[in-house]
Amino acid sequence: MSDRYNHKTAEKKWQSKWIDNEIFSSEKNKDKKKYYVLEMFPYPSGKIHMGHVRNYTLGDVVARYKKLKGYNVMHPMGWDAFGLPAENAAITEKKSPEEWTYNNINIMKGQLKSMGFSFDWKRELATCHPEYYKHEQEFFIEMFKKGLAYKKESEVNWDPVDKTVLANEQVIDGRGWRSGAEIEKKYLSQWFLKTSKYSEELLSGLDELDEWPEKVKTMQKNWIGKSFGAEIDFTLINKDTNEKKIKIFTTRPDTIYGATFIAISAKHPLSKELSNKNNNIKKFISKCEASNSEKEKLGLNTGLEVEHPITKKPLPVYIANFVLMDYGLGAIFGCPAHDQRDLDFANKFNLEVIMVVKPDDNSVKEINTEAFVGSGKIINSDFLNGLDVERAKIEILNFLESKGLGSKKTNYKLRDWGVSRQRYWGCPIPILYREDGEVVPVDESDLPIILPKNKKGGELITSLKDVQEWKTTICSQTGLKAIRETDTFDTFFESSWYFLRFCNPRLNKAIDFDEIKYWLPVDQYIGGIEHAILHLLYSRFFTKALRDLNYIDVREPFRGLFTQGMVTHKTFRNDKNQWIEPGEVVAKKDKIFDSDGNIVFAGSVEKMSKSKKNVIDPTEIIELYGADTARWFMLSDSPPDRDLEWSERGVLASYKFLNKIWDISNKSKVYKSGLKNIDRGYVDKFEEKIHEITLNIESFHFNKSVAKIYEYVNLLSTLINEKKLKNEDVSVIIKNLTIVIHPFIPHISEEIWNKLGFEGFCAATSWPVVRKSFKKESLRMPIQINGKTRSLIDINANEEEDSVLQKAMNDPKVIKHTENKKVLKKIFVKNKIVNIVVK
RNA sequence: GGGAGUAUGGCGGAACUGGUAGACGCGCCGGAUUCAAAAUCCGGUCACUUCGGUGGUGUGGGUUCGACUCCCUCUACUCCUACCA
Repeated sequence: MSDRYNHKTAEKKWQSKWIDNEIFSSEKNKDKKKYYVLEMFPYPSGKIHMGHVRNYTLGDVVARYKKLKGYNVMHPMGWDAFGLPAENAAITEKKSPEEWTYNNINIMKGQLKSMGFSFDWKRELATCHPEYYKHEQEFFIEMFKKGLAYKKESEVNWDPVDKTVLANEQVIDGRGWRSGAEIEKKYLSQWFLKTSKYSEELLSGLDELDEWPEKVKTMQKNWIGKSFGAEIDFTLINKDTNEKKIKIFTTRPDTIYGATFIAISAKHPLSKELSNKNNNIKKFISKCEASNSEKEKLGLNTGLEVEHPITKKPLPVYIANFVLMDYGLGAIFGCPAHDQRDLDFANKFNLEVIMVVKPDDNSVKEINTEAFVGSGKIINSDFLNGLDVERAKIEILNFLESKGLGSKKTNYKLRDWGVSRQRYWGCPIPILYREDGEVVPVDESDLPIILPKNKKGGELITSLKDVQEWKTTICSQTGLKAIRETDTFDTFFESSWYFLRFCNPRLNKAIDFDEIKYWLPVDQYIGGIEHAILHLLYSRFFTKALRDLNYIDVREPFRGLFTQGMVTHKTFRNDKNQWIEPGEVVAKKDKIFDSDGNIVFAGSVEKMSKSKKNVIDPTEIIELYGADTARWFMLSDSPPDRDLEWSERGVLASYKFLNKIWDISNKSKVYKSGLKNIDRGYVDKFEEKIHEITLNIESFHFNKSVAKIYEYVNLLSTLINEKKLKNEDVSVIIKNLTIVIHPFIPHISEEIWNKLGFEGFCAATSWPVVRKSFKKESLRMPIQINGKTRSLIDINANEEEDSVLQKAMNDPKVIKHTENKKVLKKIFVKNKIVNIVVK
């Protein structure tokens, strides 16, 4: 009897052998079919969590499988290394963000290696490295020159106690996370990228992404938010303002006869103009800007009036907090009868409500507190009367355009991307503020602009603003004095092009055009659904922008996208309602207790999180059971796109299965068949299973592949015990098994491969080739009576209707259910089913 | 408020374009092995049943020879998004 499988030695051994033999380095040969597998790179927080393990295990199955299928595979890994936690750690742990980050990278790299992922570590990159971020400074300058980057006033979260700008995630319930002070809105001039210029292309491009989940495409579609409507001018009656008219945007021009007021945003130019003349208005505007209770409708009558463009009736002009400056034109006409917000507003300020759409079923006769937003026929609207809503929209638009009162307009919700962050640990924005007042990009020959390092023992840098010697400089073009931009990029900037950089991460230029032409698009991108909108949209935008700057020739970065579910675990609480770690929980009889013997209650299943104390550390699992066990568990049972509940029992089951495979591979060496009559059909059964395993890998149903592998092993085990296979067949069956388990549990597979004396590496062999259709000579056909299965009969494959029906009607069970009844109909579907309808 | 999704045994989940519902795994029950246990192996496991059957995929209905699958209704849960005119 051979010894037990030792995961500790085997896993370490194969991990280093794969690296030493460069098994996972992609080939230079550009004639070979490529496959680019990418998982979303991690933030180097210090240790990997189960979410990473799941994400990278899924990617590793794809990468190893595609390699076995003969593709030239690229499977890189890197670090999304700029970001806030490093700055927080700098304060709490007194380490510089740089030191902290690189130290974490080191630790996590070791953890990832211990999982045996097939990453090509030679392509590793960290976005906080100047050799990475210097290139995005160049991109930014090119974008600036092309008019894709610009500056405008924008709101930030200001912590008045810490005197710092906070990121959105640092604001909890309107208060600063550290100081607890109430956060104020403050306006700063910040950098933006013109994502809105690409709204239409980002939207229409979704149509070609047929390997993306519909869910994600819908989310992006809603985010881009295309809507059709009209811009209509309302002329001011009082002429003493600079603005002579108010232009509004609406998607319901058909309701224009129901307009009873105009509302403009507090940030509308007219509001600003008025606030300079009128103190009340000024006060009201600051009230709007300060208020966080956003549901309450605030409004102020400006005293101005506009003329209704058709009826010429005067309408009051309000400043209202619910009108957004960022969307449309920052001004609307209020039609209270057919818009709930307008109605709430009108009721509060006693404005007129005119119903102009009547539902066809007359279910709504008057409007009180509920606006009617459905479809119907237009009323009270002169020449529009009697038309349905859609028709009326067209008629009124034609009318307004012919009179020069308005025009058709397509609008998008998508806004420009604000990339400025008032932080230290990020990529410096390469802009100079010159003493002559000019704002100019840094000359490209002066790049990179490197972050100033924290000096040992010196004060920690928390903002570039404080580093005098860094920010004061000379403009190399003019010799004038200048101050550097002290904001850094949003970290989504780095992750928007790392998939391009992987194609040649050490190149001195930003982009290797030819390598990218070969490798892009990413064939399979895998990550969490939480990035469905921002990261994926920014990456798509970046790809299009870089294409327009002639860096690359790629339209869409990610051909296939897969979003995996979360890793969850049961939670526990004690009678004081405190969370208890699962490791501390002990079951006694039907009750559970903590380690001190206090009673514990099982809570709901939740995403693993520190605050709920239901986190399982992957490194402990690897230590105890090995990486393969963790991988196998991750892939069993739960479909990859659904949540996976971590369970100790499941882990043990995986562990058991590995040992079973080990044992069966040992048996094969001593297997001797004594049987003379060997059924060759058994071999077919194994090939059929391989075929199913393959299909399920291709369609990302790894849980089903796992189930089929169990069936394969169970069948093999049974036939070996019953000595029903030929010796040479057993050898092939086990060889194939070793290969098909390889993408899932590569270490044990490689160990078995080696032990059985097969050539080279299992990781580098080829996937078994099997027939795609399996002809059966006979099959068991269900016979239904009135749609209920009553009997099963054996028939030949492709047996014709007459003969099958004859067999069916002679079947005792069928006779029993049909005698004394009238046969109305016989349904026959070849090789599938017979259904006899009786009465 | 808007949008998307999910619902199948004690549990996780299978069921290809409508054709034997519950594959596979966990758990549980019984047995073998053992001085005993662990491990391992074998058998059973949707419910009810008068052992002939009957019912059963969140609810109620429809289409069909036949529905987990298609259509409509309602319910519950999850996620995203939100004053987007």
